[in-house]
Parts: sequence; structure tokens; C-alpha cells
Amino acid sequence: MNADRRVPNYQRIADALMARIDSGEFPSGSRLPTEPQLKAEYDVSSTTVRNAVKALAAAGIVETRHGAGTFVIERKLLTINATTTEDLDRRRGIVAQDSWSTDVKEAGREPDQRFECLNVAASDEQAKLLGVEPGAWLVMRRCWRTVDGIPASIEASVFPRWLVDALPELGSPHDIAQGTTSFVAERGYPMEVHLDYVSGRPFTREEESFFRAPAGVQALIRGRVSYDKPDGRVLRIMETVYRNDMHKILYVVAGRGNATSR
Amino acid sequence: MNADRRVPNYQRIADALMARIDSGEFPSGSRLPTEPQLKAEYDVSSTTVRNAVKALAAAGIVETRHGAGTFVIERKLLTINATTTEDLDRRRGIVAQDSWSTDVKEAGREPDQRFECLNVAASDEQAKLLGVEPGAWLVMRRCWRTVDGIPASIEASVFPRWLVDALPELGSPHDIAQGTTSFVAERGYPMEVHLDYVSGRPFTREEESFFRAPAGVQALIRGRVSYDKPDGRVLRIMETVYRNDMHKILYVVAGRGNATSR
DNA sequence: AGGTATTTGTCCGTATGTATA
DNA sequence: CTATACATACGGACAAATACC
Repeated sequence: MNADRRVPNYQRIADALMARIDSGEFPSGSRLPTEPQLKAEYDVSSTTVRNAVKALAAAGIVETRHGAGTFVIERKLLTINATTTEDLDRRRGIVAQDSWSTDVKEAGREPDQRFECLNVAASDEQAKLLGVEPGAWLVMRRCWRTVDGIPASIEASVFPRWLVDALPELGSPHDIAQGTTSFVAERGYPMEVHLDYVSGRPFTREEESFFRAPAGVQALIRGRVSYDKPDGRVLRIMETVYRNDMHKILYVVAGRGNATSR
Repeated sequence: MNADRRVPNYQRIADALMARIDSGEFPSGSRLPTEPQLKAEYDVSSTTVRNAVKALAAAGIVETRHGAGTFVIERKLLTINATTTEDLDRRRGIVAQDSWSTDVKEAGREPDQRFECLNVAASDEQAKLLGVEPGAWLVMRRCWRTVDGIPASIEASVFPRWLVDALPELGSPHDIAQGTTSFVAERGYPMEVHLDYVSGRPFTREEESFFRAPAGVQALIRGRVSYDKPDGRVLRIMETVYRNDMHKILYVVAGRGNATSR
């Protein structure tokens, strides 16, 4: 027994429960004892039991469901391929579908998305990238995506004014089934290079209301700025917000590791 | 979107505090009123005030410091370039330094790292990638890294047995200042292609004790499997655990967006 | 360096609300 | 409809870390 007084009681109970989960006593998806039961079992107050369960929830080990109980979580990661593009899909015979749907279906899961097109004011960052004034009107195309019925990601793209003028379909309130990347490319504006950044943060209140994810789940963010050529014109600014417990993002990186071979 | 009419009291207080933060009343780094003050101000119990502050902390808005107070957080993101390699550094005249130190110093911040080399048992996944039995002995090289004195990331690399036999320095308990990528490349084993995956999750208890990050901060994970050529031999399996509120990972992706041009 | 006030962390007991089975 | 289970809320006590004199 660890009688280290520096470790709070609720943390010791959390550790004990975690050990019981690891031992197989509570397999993935199973229900933990109720809080009153744990309270009696460990002879502590309700506060302490709740803190213990909250610690496990924050660590992504369990999920509490109001009125139902506390359940052990199992993570199923979906791989999002950030390197392949639609031309690769075509070689595999996939034509009229965006690359996200392809990824999800190939994982044997069911994709669904709700689409919307809206006019937005350019943020400072967007304005700088596009060379317009902050607050300028931009067209945003946004997808709210679910996997097996679970809210999984939100993808938002904004396009420069001149591109929307050239390709009015970008302003239409209808989804472009083949994906905007290949649509824009086919019309004469191929994206030759993308700058991606990946980070993570807690959900905003707004995102929370869409995802309704358990505690311990945060956002995995992928930003992508697409250019017609290196240091060229920006064709699209995209940001995707993923549930971080459902996704991993894959990149194939060309190594140039042999410094002496240049 | 679902419109929950009933919002808990603590959430309304959290929203009110967030609005006051956004309004500039509490700028970044400033201290919020103490909990007894908030309790009096909003005329609620200590539980409710604490729940409100916890909600803000979980959302990454504020950070509570034991005995000191509650402070508004400012995020400073460090960019980790996952695409450039040491040969690029050399062209810029940087030679005897790994790419991480380069990135951190270029951001005007102070990198520091503690290195260790240990013998570990291969996990199932590592064993599969390396073509050995699970549990086989592998050499792991690990860096515990701080930025401006703040624990920022842990990077762990494992190498196949045959490569350590060929390059015994990989088993040495000393850091390889130039970075292992270029070291291994110079000795005749260039890494021509990397497979990266990026994801996020809560810290493990062990990671927590190193990072000591406030609530609302999680791990940003980058895994990298490096090959000598596409579908070739695995030269290294690397996993880096970053504080997600301190890092974004940058990738330069070659676009092949023009499907008709093939 | 030490002591004291301040501030958050932990823990107790209890009551009531609300979602789920 | 009822019982169950977690969520919210009240009020208070003491511990532990920090700040300040």
C-alpha cells in the first residue's frame, strides 16, 4: 500500500480503479461501480469519489454518462491521410467523392456530412494571407462531419474573392461532391503546395455543443494553406477541427537525411 | 444545433468571467478575483465558484496556482518544422546541432535537454515494424526537453539491433549533438522517407509528473517511422510527446491537386 | 530567514435536480 | 411511472502552497 501522504486520497482511489481496469476487472465499455458503491467500498465522502472519477475522466480512461453510469473508454483511431490527394483516389477508381469520405469508408466506417456555405468577415490572419483588408467579405464552405453517427470533425475553407469570381460554384450553397481540391484543380487552379500546421487545444463552447464529447477529449487542429505554386498565390485557407480521441493524421515525408550526398 | 435552455449556474458564471476576460478587464497573465471574492460577488456557494473556475481551466482560459491565485493564460506556440531536415540547416550554416534546437533558437527561445540511453523491450507495434519478436531488446535514445525552463516535450527513438551493431555510437549514453538523423545518414544509412502520424491525448500520469502543466493542457503526439527507402527497412521509430499549448507542427505538403494532368 | 496572512486544494455531509434504464 | 445514477448546489473545516512583510 502506498501511504504517501503527499498523494491526495482521490488520486489514490483513481489509481486503484485504473489498476483494476488494467487488470481486466473492468474491460473496455464496461461499467464501473456506482459512486455510492465506491463511496462505501473505499469509505470516503462523495466529494472524494467524484474527484477520483473526474480524474479518470480527465485522463481519458472513463466516461461518465448522466443517469447511466461510468464506463471504460476504448479509443478507435481513424487515420486521416494528409498527403494523398484526389489523383491518387482516381487511380484506385474512386471519382466522385472527397478524400475524407474515402478515408472513412476505407476504415469500414460510415461517413456523413452536413454542408453550409456562408459569407464571413476575414480574420486578421486570413486577411494577411490573402492580401485583403481585415473584415473583408470572404466565402466560407464548411462541413460538419460525423462518423458512425458520432460528431467527428468540422472542416472550414475560405477562398480568395478573385477565385470565387472565377469559379462561382464556390459560392453555391451546395456541396461539391468530388471535393474542392480536385474541383478547383480541374478548372485550371491546381494547388501545387500546401502548408499544414497541426496543434491541439480544448474545444470552444461552440465546438463543445457540436461534439458533445466526454471530458478528456480535446480538439486536434489541422490548418492548411494551399498555394498555386511555392510562394505563389493563396488558393484556399482551410482549418479542420477533429475529435482528438478519434483521429490521427498521417503524413508521408520525403527524407533528405544524407547531408553529405547533396 | 440543439438548444439546451437549462445552463448550470457555474457555467453561467464561467461565461460571465470569460466575457470579462474578452472585454479586457482581465488581460493575459493577470489575476482573477479570489474565490471568496467571486463567491460574494455572484452570491453563490464555494462549490459553484470552484466549478466555474474549473470549467475555465479545463477550457484552457485560466490557470490556477495553489496558494497564489487564478491567472489568465496566454498561449505562445512554437513551430516545429517536421519537413525540413539537417541538410537544409547546413545550407544555413548550422552544423553541430539537432533540428529541434534550431527551431527553438530561431523562435528566440532557450532550448535545453537531458538525454538518456536505455535498453527496452520491444512493444508489439515496434516488434512488428522492425521484424523482431515482441519483448526483444532494443536501444532507446530519449530526450527530455525544456523551452525557457518549461518542460516542453519528450522525444524517444528506438533503433533496430542491426543498425546499433553497425553504429555502436547509437548505444552510447552520450547525446549525439548533430542529431541522429544526420549522424546515421553520414554513416551510410540515409532516411529517405518518413511516415508521420499526429494525434492528441491526455497526459499519462508519468508524463504529467514531468510536464506539470495546468489543467486543460494535453499531449500532442508525433510518431515517425523512418525508412531507408519507400517500403524499405525501418531505420528508426520515434515518438515525441509535446505540450499541446506550446507547439504546432508544420508540414510542407507537395500538392498533386490537378487530377486531369496525370 | 522566519512568521503570518492569503489563496487554492482536499475532504466532509447533505439536499435537490435531471437524464437514463 | 419508478428507481437508479450522475450533476449541481449549499456550507463548512482543515491542509498545503505561496506571497509578503
